[in-house]
Amino acid sequence: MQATDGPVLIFAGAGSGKTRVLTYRVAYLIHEQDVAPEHILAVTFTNKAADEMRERIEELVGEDATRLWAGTFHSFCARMLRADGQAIDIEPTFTIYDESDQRTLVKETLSALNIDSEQYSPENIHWEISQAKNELQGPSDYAPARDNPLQREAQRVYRAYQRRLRGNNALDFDDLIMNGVRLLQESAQAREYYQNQYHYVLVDEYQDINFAQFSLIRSLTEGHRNLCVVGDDDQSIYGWRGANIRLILAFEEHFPDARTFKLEQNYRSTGNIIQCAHEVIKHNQGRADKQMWTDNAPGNEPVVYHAVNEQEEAEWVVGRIHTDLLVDEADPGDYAILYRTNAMSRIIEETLLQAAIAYEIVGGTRFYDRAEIKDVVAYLKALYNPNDSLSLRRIINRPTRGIGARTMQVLDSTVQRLDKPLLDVCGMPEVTEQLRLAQQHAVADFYDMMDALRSRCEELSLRQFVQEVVTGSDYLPRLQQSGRADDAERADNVREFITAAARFESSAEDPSLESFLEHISLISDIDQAESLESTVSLMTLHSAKGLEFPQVFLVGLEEEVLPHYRSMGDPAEIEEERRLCYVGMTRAQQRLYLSHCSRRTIFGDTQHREPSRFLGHLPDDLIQHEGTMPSARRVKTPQLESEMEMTGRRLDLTSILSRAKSARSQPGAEPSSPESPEPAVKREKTEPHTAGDYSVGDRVKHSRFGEGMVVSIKPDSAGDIIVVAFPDAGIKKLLAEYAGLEKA
DNA sequence: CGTGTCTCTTTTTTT
DNA sequence: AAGAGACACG
Repeated sequence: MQATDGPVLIFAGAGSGKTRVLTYRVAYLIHEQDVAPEHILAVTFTNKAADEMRERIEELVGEDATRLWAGTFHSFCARMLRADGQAIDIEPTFTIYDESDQRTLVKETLSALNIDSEQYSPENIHWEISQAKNELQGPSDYAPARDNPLQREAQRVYRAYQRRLRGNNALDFDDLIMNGVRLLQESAQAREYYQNQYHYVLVDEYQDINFAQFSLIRSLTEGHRNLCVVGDDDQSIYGWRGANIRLILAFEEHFPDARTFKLEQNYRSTGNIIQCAHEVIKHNQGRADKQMWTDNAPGNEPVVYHAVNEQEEAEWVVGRIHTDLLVDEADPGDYAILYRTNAMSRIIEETLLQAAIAYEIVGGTRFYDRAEIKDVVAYLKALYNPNDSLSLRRIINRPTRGIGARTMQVLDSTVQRLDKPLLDVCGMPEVTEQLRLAQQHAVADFYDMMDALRSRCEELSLRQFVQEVVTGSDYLPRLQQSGRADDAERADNVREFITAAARFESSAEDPSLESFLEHISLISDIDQAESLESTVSLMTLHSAKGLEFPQVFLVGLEEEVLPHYRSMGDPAEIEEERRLCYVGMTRAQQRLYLSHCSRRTIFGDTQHREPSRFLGHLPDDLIQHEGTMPSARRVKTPQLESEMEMTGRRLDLTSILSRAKSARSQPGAEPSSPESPEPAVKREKTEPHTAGDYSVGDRVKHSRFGEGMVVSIKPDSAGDIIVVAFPDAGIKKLLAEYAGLEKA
C-alpha cells in the first residue's frame, strides 16, 4: 500500500482505520519521498473531517503539516476563485450564498418571472438548478424533459437566477464547484499553476462525490495523476445531494491503471456488531465485493428494544444510560444517540434534561441559522459587497425604520429598470423624490448609515467592526429595548455572535471580514463537537458518519422513519436508507442498542408504526429482545423501574434540581427520595468543570429565565459557556461574562 | 407603515 | 406542536 504514484483507490470499510491510512500516507510522502507538504492537497466533504485530518497529520509530521492544504471541496474552490477567479470573470470579492439565500433568490426570481410558486415550489425549482450545476450544466446545457413542465420552468428560472447572482456578485454552493472546474478548464494559466502546485491529491469519502467534484479532481490531477481516493460504497448516504455512488464503483474505468486496495478488517467494533451490520447491508444490490471481519471479541449481543411510544423509547434510552452512569460510573462521553431526523431529538433532549444528564446536540438547528444571526451576517455581507442586494433587502428595514412594502416597491422597480444594485438606487435623489417626505428621510438615513459603517471597516478590528455594525445600525439596541422575552434572547445571541467574531479574530490566520464571512458560509456550526468527550452526543445518522462511540443507541427503527417515507417509492433510495442504517450500527464499538416504537406522534397525531424492515434482517440468535413484545418477557432492571417512575411525570425540574443539589453538597449521601437510591447527577469524575463561581449542578437565577440548574460548563477561548436548564425557558447556553447569573 | 392574529404548512438527511 | 406567512386593523 505504499504505492504513492498513479491513481489509487482504497475501499475502506467502516472501522478499518481509514483516516489512519490517509494520514500515514501523507507522512510517508513527506518523510520517505521528500515531497514538500505544500505540494499535497487533501480534500474532504466536511470541515470536521478536514480538521481531524490536519490534526492527525500534524501529530505525525509536526509543524510541516500546516503547509499542506486540507479542506473541503467548497473551501478549496472558494480559495482558488478568490485568487484567480478573475481569469473567468469572477470578482474576487464575491459573496457566498447559503441554502436559505439561495431559496430566497429563487423566490424572488419566480415572482419576477410571474411564475406561480404554489404550482412550482422554490424548493423543487432550486433542486433542479442544483442538480444541473452538479452535472456541470449551465442554463443553456440544461435539458428539460419534454413532458416535464417543472423542468421547463426551471430552465427559465435558472437563467434569470444566474443573472441575479451575477448582479449581486454572489456564488451559491454549487457555483463554487462548478466555477472551480471552469477555472481549471478554461484558464490554461490557472490549470498549470494548480496542477503544478499539487503533485499529490487525496480525497476522503470518495463515495460521496458528485460529477462536478469528480471533474474538478480529474482536471487537477490529469498531469501527474497522483490521486489517492478513499471511500466505502456501503457508506454512501448523500445521493440526495447529487453524490453519485457509481463514480467510486467506476474509478477503475476512469483511471484504467488504477490500483485498488481493500481494507476489510474492522478494528472498531465487537464481532456481534459487525455481524449484525453485515446482515443488514448484504441485502443491497450492486455493492463492491467485500466483507468486513474482525479479530475483536464477539462482545454483547446488540439489544433490540420494543417501545410503546416515543416517550417510553426515550425513557428507556435515558434510563439505560443513567443506570450505567450510576452503577458503573460510566463516562457520558461514551454514549451517542442517533436518529433519522432532527425533529426526533426533542423528546430525548427533554428526557435527558429531566434526568440531569449532560448532553450535546451535534448539528441540528445551527447557530448561524437563527434569524437574528442571519440579520447581522446580512449587514456584514451587504457592507462587504455593496452589490449584494439580497442581503441588503433583508436588513433594509430591520430593525423597522419606516421602509415598508410600498417604499420597497418603488425602489425595486427602479432596480429592475436601471439594472443597478439596490444600494445605489437608495442613494439616487431622483428616485427617492418619488417618495413621501418621511420615506425619503428613512431611505436617505439608511443610505448614510451604511456609508458611515462601511467607512469604519478599514480602521476597526473585526470584533470592533461587528460591534459597531450591531450598535450603529440600531439593531442590538432595539432588541434590548423591546422588552419582549424572545427579543432578549435574540440580543443574547447577537452578543454571542460578537464573541464568535472575537474568537475568530484571535484564532484565524487571516482575521479579515472577508475570511470571517467565508468561514460563516462554509462552516456549519459554532461549537461543533467540542465537548463530545464529556457529554452524551445526540445527532442524526448523517452527522454521525466518520465518528465512533463505545455505546450507540439507534432510535426510531420504524418503517417510514428509517427507511424514511420519502424514500419509499424508489428502490435505490431504500438502499440508501439501508446504508444509513449500516452507518449508524457501525458507529458502535462495544454496545449497540436498536429501538422502535409501535406508536409515534408525528405532526401532532399519533400513528401506528411497524418495525423497520431493517430490523427484520437481524437473525434472532444474534440479538437480544427487550421491551413490550407480544411474546417477549418484559425485561426491566429495578433501577430502570425507578427511573421510569421518575421520568414518567411531566417536565418537572424542581425535584431534580433539589436532588442534584443535595447530591452535590453531600456527595455519596442518600438522596432525598428513599426508594430511589441514586443521586440524580454523577458527573464529578468526568466533568469536573467549574467556571468562576459556578459548578455543574448549581442552582442559579437569571433575570429573565428564572431559576435553573447548571447542566454543563464549557471552557472557551472567549470565556466560559454555561449551559443552564430552566424549567420554563428550556436549555440556554450563556456566557459566564454576560449572563448575569446569580446563585439561587 | 407597523403590529397582531389567524391560518397553513412543515420534517429527511447538509457542504 | 410550532413556525412562517397572509391578512386585517390601528
